Amino acid sequence: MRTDDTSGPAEQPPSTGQEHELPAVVQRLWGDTAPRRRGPKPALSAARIVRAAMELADAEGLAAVSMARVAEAVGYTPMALYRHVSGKEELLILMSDAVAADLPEIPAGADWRAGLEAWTRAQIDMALTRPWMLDLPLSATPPGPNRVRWMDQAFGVMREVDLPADEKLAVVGLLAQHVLGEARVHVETHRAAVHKVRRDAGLPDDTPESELDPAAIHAADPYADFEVVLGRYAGPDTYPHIFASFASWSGPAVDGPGDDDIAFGISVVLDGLEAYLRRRGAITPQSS
Amino acid sequence: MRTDDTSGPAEQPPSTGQEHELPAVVQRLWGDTAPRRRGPKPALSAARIVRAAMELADAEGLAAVSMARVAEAVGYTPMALYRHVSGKEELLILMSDAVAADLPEIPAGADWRAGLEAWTRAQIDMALTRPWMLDLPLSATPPGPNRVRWMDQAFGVMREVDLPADEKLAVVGLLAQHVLGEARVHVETHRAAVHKVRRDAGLPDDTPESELDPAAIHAADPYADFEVVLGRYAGPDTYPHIFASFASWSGPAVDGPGDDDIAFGISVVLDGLEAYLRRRGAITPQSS
DNA sequence: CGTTTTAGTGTGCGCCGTAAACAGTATGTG
DNA sequence: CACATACTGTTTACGGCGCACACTAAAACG
Repeated sequence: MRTDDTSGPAEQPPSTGQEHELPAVVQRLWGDTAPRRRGPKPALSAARIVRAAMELADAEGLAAVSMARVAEAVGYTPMALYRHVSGKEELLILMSDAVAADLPEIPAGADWRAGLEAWTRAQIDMALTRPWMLDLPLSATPPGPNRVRWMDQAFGVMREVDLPADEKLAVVGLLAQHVLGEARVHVETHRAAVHKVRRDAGLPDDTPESELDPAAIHAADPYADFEVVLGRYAGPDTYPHIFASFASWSGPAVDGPGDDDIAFGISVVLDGLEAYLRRRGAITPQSS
Repeated sequence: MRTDDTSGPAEQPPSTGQEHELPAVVQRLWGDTAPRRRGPKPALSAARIVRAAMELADAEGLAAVSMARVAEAVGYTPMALYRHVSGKEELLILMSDAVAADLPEIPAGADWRAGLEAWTRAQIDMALTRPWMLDLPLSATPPGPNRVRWMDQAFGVMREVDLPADEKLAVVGLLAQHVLGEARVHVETHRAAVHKVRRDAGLPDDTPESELDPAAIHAADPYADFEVVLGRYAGPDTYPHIFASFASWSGPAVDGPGDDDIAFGISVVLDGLEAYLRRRGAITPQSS
């Protein structure tokens, strides 16, 4: 994280045409690379490195993505990576944009609400397919071309919503935020279940999930743990309201929830957004 | 030691003391420690370790919390910590509960909506005060006494909402999820601003924020970066809808947003929840 | 051609989390 | 009382991490 090229005050020589030189990460993100003039042709490339890193993350999780492992995967020395990527942080940033390469298909005739729902679900699905996405420390991540494409798609869905650009941005931001939250809850619940199954089976913590009984994972209920813990350590005097609420509870409803907790969150947020849009006069009253 | 008791339903034999031994982390979380009978009195304690770790995180961020640094802070060898905490993971789990020690005050007369809003805001404020909270890898974290206290408070606020316990749990979960998302956005925006100021000033990346110009940080506008990047690399042909929306945009509204983006998210979610509660007949029509 | 720029390698440093063997101390029990 | 036992904190060491730095080899320019 040293690597700050300039010694002294960061002053760019005002030499060439483009003033203001964007940060190197941003340039790399947008494929803005100066053409090479001398030296051996590069055999490696940032794209290949990123692809290898993603395959590693898919297979073994983000923790397995170390510079050494990635280098091994592409068949080079660890230090070779640094010719194409400024460091691990940049590699992760490139991954976080590359993961958003595929745009979802959204039905052409969808109105704003159906469109945004499809958009949100697609993004949640993507996160569940590549859970390591949620482990990326995405702080201070500049926007890359793929993420912006998703944004553009959302703006397209809201084509007929009469709202200033910055408010549309806030709407998209809120949905994106919900996506991450929802996905995180699911992924973490799943991980907890896997963890528990491993523990119960007495297997080491690095046993890959593929060697575990899927049925057992599915059956591992985090709420049951919660109840056990409360039962052991707490009582109505310590947590009166929780106990009161659960005392008058007849058990889970007959219609199993299944994936519907995702639907719950989305519908609440969209209902809230609809109220907001109506209040702002951004949609016609009969819309949706 | 852990028979694989998958056979048979989860039935609690009404037998003697504790069967079923909860995981050590959970026991430690709830202060369930067997009394010591022999050996020297411990000079260290898990509580002291956790406190030191939190002070370190407050001062220098979660990345500064290493076993060595924490040990140094409490004045012991790194390995001494392992007598009180099973490893770093457990330390982080203890921190994540300890951080929720202080309950917010919620006005007594508040109805469900005002109450939940206060609850949510308090939690967002807490996260902004201790941003490292969001860096905790909270996967598979069992609930601790402090977090459950927050939950109980939320259940208390919803005292008069007529909803089954599991649905109330879903409501609390949705709000908690929103809290994390909202806080994360703010913290990351802030970090990006700090990062940018440091870069522009040519300072090394590990310069503490306290040595930076607060005004410059406040002025660093992430949206401006966004516009610059789009202006440089993209055009109406690549992202038609975004450009269309921003083309017919008159600039930010006069009434500055200030902290109101927090209000936006909360109001949307609460509006959505209100619609949900009404649909379920959980609140009286004139309520709120 | 020599010069210069670049791609990938080899070595090594300082940090990390933690396993294992150990010394010292308080509490059992005879 | 002495001794066994259980417990705390230390020492030492290991493998892994990200990455700085000095190097060799290769391609393109003058």
